[in-house]
Amino acid sequence: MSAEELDERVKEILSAVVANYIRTAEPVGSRALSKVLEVSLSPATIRNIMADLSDLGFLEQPHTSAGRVPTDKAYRFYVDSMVAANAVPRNIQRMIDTTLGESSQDLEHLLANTTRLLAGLTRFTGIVAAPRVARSRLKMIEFVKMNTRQVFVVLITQSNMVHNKIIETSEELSQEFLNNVSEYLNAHFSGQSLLGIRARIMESLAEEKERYDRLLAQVARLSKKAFELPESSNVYVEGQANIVRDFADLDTVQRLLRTLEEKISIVNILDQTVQATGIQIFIGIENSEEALQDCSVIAAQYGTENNFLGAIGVIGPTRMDYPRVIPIIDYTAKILTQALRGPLEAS
Amino acid sequence: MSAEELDERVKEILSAVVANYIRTAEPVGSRALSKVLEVSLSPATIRNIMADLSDLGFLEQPHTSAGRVPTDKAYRFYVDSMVAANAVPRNIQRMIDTTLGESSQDLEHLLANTTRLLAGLTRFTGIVAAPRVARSRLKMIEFVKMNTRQVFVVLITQSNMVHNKIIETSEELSQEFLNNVSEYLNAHFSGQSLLGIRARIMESLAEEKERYDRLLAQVARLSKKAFELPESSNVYVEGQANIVRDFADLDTVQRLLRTLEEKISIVNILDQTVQATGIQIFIGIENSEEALQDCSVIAAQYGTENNFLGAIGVIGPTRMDYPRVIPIIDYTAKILTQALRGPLEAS
DNA sequence: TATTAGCACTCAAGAAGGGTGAGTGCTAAA
DNA sequence: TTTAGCACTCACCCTTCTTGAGTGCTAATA
Repeated sequence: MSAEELDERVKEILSAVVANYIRTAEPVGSRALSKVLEVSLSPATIRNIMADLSDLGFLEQPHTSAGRVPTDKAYRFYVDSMVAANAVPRNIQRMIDTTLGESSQDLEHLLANTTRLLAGLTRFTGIVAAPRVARSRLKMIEFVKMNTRQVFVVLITQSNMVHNKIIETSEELSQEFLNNVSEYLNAHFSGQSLLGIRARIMESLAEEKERYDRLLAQVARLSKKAFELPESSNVYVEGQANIVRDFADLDTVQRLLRTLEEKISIVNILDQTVQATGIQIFIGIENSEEALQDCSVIAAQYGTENNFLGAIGVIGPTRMDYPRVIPIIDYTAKILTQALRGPLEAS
Repeated sequence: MSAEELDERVKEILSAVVANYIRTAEPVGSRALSKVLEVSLSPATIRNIMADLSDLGFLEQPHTSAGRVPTDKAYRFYVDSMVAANAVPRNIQRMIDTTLGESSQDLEHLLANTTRLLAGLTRFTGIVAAPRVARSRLKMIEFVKMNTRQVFVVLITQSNMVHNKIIETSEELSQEFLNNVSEYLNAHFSGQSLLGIRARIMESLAEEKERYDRLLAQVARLSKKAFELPESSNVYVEGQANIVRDFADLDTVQRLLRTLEEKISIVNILDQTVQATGIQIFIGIENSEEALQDCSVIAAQYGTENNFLGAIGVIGPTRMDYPRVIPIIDYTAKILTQALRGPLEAS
């Protein structure tokens, strides 16, 4: 039996149990509930209904004589039945607006501040995945000669991510030559996705091999190295101390902290949000990452629909104030998208 | 009475207590000690000596009928009386060598890997402060026109730190003009400290104001913006999960995690190492940072004596295996210095 | 005089027992 | 279908008792 087929009154009780547990973190008993509930029902009736909900897998008892605790399934019902997203309080909106507005110049600071903001507002652990370099679009590339055998390359994406590295060359190249290469690449490839550009270059590299024009080959080789970019992206994490508060079990805390230190697994978590647009919620066992199966992850992507950049989110206990947290993530993602569109359109 | 004036036998007992406590994490009793000790003394004698050591503030009793626990003062004695630094085991040396060797291309990765390495080898929390941009020396600066009013500036320091930002200009500048500026700055200032350069530019800016040469004023303004660099430096932290293992008190764990999240306080911690060359050890209350007064910090700087770059270290409980950890930090700092000198001399 | 043996004392930690209260399931009455 | 009543369960808290590791002090010993 799925949640939809439940009787209206049963639903109301289930919601009340979840809401109560989120607030108090204590198992919810029938008597306490009968006081809180809109419709007046005796504890006995509520007990009967709660027994049914236990049978259906929505509630659990820590032990026989304790109240009931929601299961992941109950949270899922609760979240799905939230009528409309709560509005974000005005003052919190302002905090988000100003924090993201101030630092929009520099992507790194912008994302770091966003992470801190999420952690501060929700009191959980904030995570932000930076845009993947390889997947974003070229704004500008520039080569600078450092010394006889080294060339410094700077690559700026349309979301103002700066990527740079030093390339070793097999022979000395003049700055003039490098300028020509830059100019050529900018003229032909700006606005295109870096992945696409790399593919194009590999093609022409194959062609060049046959014709063997020494100069063109050099250009292709240089470009190839310049566009060899890391697949994985940077990750920001903030508010890990909150985990200690939210989880009593020390083993769980350690496992979570270790997972958060492995940036790669966070990227995986946030990558799930690529699937669908809008806010994504993973409750308990719905998380594929094993260490997170006692947690809920609320995430949203930023960037426009046809230009997905990265994702933001929070990690907290399944017993999380969803009606408060979800709108915050949602709104922050929107403002972050705007902040990134700003400088992008200016160019 | 300072530690030096102690009787030889008393010192031996004190060392044994500390070593035992480091190993077992249990208060050390007189009987257990009499079994471990080289010279054979009865528990009663040892009790007398331990009582003296308690009076002198080297040992403490959690409660009357428990064994003794070393105070910060005892750890300080223990560390100071460590004859010579233990050698780093061969296999660990190799791990350090290869880890730092592989990633020496890119400073960011190099430092991130160093942090992870420290955390992994010591099983404590590893911290690394990146070189301060403002305090390092210029290798190369380059201006690139982005669009009518924006100029992108890349600045590379001699330790291969790359710093970049976007500058808004009051009027449109040609790429040719920008090239000239780059060339001028590189020719005149390369090798000098960024702080010094900034000071020089401010001076000339003041002079220029009187003469009011429009072009020169533009150059000065541009350079001024280019050399406005962040005073604080990046910090890498890894292995925070280990704190949960090492400290039983949840409040302490939370306070520590929060302190580690405030990058600025870590910079302060590591800044203390600037004072003296070589390894620095702060035990318990010796730490100025309040949250760290239950911890020991072992740190060392990297970079050459006349070109101090940054610092590395670990944070752990005062009950830390000093003879094992200290040499690891020492050796890692040395290898890191080498790894940074490599590409520096190549240029 | 320094060391040791002996002894009474202390106290954390763990086990055992009992009371309390919040909660349950079941049954029978409304 | 709902409710009242009742017996039952069990975590939690409090107290009490025991155990054992460890101490300080004193007197005997080398």
